[in-house]
Amino acid sequence: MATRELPKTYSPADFEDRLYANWCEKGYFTPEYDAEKPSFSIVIPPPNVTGQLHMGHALDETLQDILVRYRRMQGYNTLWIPGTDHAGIATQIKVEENLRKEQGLTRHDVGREKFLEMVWDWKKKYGSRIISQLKKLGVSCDWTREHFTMDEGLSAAVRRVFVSLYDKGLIYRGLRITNWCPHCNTALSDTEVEYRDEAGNFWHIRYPVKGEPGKYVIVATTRPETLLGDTAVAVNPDDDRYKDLVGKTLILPLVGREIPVVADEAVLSDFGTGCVKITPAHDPNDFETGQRHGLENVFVIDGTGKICFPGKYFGMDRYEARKVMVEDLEKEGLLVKIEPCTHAVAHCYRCGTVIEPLASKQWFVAMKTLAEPAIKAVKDGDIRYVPDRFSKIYLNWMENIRDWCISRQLWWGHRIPAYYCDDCSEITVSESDVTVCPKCGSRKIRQEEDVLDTWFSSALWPFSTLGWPKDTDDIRRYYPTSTLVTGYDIITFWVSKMIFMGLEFMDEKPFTDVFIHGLVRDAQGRKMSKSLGNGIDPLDVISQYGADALRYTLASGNAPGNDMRFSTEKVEAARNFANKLWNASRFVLMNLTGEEDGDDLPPEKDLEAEDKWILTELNRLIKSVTDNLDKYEVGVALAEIYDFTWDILCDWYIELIKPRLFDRESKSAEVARKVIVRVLSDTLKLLHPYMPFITEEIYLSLPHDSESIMIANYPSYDPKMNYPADAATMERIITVIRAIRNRRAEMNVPPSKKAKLYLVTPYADDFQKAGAFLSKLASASEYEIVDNHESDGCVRIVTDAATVFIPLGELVDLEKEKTRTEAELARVSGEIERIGKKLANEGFVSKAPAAVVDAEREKLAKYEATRAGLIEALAKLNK
RNA sequence: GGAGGCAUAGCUCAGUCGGUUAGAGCACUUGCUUCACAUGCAAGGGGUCACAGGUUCGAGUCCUGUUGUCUCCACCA
Repeated sequence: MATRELPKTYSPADFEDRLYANWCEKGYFTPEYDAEKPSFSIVIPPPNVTGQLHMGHALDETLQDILVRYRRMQGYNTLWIPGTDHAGIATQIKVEENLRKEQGLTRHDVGREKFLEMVWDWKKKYGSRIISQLKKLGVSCDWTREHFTMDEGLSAAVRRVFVSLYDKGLIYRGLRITNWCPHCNTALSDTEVEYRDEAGNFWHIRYPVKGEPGKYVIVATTRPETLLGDTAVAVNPDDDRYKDLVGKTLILPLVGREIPVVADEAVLSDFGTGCVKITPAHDPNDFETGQRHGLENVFVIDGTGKICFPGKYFGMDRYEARKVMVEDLEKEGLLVKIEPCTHAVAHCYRCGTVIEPLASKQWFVAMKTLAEPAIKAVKDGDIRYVPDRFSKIYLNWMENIRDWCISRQLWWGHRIPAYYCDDCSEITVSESDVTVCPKCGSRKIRQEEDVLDTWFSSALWPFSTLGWPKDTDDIRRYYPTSTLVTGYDIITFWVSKMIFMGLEFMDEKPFTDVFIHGLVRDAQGRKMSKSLGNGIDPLDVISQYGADALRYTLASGNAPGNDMRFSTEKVEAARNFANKLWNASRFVLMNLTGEEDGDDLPPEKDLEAEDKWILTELNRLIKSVTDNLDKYEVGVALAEIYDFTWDILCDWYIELIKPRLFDRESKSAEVARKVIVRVLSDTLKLLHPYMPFITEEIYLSLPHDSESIMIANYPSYDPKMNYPADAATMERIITVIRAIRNRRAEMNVPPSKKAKLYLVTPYADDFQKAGAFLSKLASASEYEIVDNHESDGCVRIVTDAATVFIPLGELVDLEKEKTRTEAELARVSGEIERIGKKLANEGFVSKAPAAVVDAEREKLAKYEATRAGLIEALAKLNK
């Protein structure tokens, strides 16, 4: 087959885009379904439609692409569904900010319909950006099946699910305290809130007791502005200090409202003053206390964070009001003291604004019944977390789950399909639009203004992208999906929701394995963030070092689930590896004649020992890489490919066969060419899932059978391709070469100074043909196997397989030789003693696996052979 | 308050079922214009595997405790 020359320097920018375009054009990413074959499917965690690719995406997509390319080469029906998420809050905020900046308008100024048009325009403008960025990474997603969470089909799925859950009584509307973001102007779910410890104060405030002048109750609060909404003060029923107060009436400071003192178990006597002001409308605990005691909800802070309680403070920002009210309390002598404290403050995960707990009417998913099968699936091992420890995080969350607030006071998203009748107040929930009230026939119907939490639609992603609620081939072929790949930070947001939605609507888990990875941090271990400005743009890395180097960096040097630090040093190391592979391939190509075939091997009888050795090593590598990839040990598998490529293939095998190759016309050269083409070809295939571009570029240059490496067959372990005897021979030769190099370096003998070698060895057959190796790799001018040799004027190098004599005349320092030999003898004797003890231990010999015991015996034999050589050497030196 | 991770070479990290003399990359030292590659080749130095116990024939690996560190969940005004 024809071969093609590779350019002299590895320059990924010259071919990555071209190869990717070709793969797309050929349709390799779209599976051709074959019912005989197993399926492997993945849905991408959809990035925000208007987002930009960051390192977290790059890691996530790289891991998925490794799995997908691996399975595709193994012949699975492999489907990777890509797509994007509408990201309600994030996207709406961006468009609103843009609107404010460019036109000085708010969304309310332009109105819902117009605003939504603007968001869709924004989506059209930026929605393709993240997709094209993904493509730069080389991901092999099936772009013909790309989805968006607000596509028609996915929206239909959302409506179907909402209506179904509502009909089952699992979705309800109710007045609850919700996390309200005054900046985003919407409710948030519990998972969308981040707590941070902040310095604050406890304000101790006196509440006068009605009708008992001079008598007060002192409450401590971190949020004095909520005082306006207090409708009671609570104490613990068992608190003797306040027993006689219960049932009495207090006068609310600054307001003058009369509020009762109630007894409630939830109050801790030993915290604060033991008296708690109850603000049911603005605190989750107070809300519940309020319900228990039938207290009124007095709303004093509105959705923008301003005081909405009539009077002096009306219209003030909550923090301004706090300041003024504290001053006023002080003036009235009602402020007892200000005690500094740190407390956890809730912030919006999108904009960072301090959350205002607010009682409001929201839609909820009742979680208890949905959570049960979702817990069982993981407990039973039906769904498996990799690494397993993340199942604990999941279960802990699932088992303590609270109802999920799914309504958002946004415009961008799936509008809740609930309709209110203005005449009879009936609420109708329906998949199709409602224009007439089914109860009273009125046409005064309004659809719910709120939209659904973004995670509501992404929870359906594993089946909505396969066509559900329609009955499709894709669902039958690819559901449940095989593996979900995502970061641990998103387990509660997304993974858990997909699990219960999948079980509820498909009667089947959405995926079998959840492969969890960690965060990509900067070189100092800090989280990459926009505000810190320490983020590294994956696209910059790609343009400088190539996508393959980036992918290598992200896939290596890190165990599953652990965070990793990203540094350009690592990318450079990866690029150097690519460069090494590139140049090794160039060397191979320079030697080919056009007769070779990357998938074939010469007849076994023609193979030399080194050929059999590398084939044995290759075979071992194939098995190990396959085993590790099956276990999601992508980093371990990659390290093994790296070691094989650099050490075994480049540093040893290529060097070993150079003498053969340079005699181009020989039969031996022909065999070497055939072997190395096969070994290189298989190595490229093993590496392809990690580094798709360079492997394809080289593969296409080599003689190859498949029109692309990405659809070539993945190498598989071949039990016949094991030659332990030849492998042992080569190990002996390599050990001797290393020992000679070592000694020469120690003695500062330059490689240019060649010297004759005399070998005394019981493995004469092994070393008979090693002359070429020794002259090339151990600076031998001549070489002779002898029965014994006079050591005068020689250095003597002892290994377990041979003793080598090098006549280096005046360079030999007898004293140094003696010292060195004695040291080595001591070391070897120590090892012999250690192993001897081990083997003399009855417990070890009887209980350890036979293979382990045998290995120890073998080691002992080698050490003993070495010791014999050293003792002889010492005897000569002492003569 | 509850749960979990991490602690191994100067740095960043691997170390799979408990079984080689504990490894890699980077950094460091020495030598090398060896005809694929200086983004390279060869050789080398560098470890109390946080600490203390325990289990075992055998522990970096399993168990208990301690210390340090990071994270998640919950949250009491």
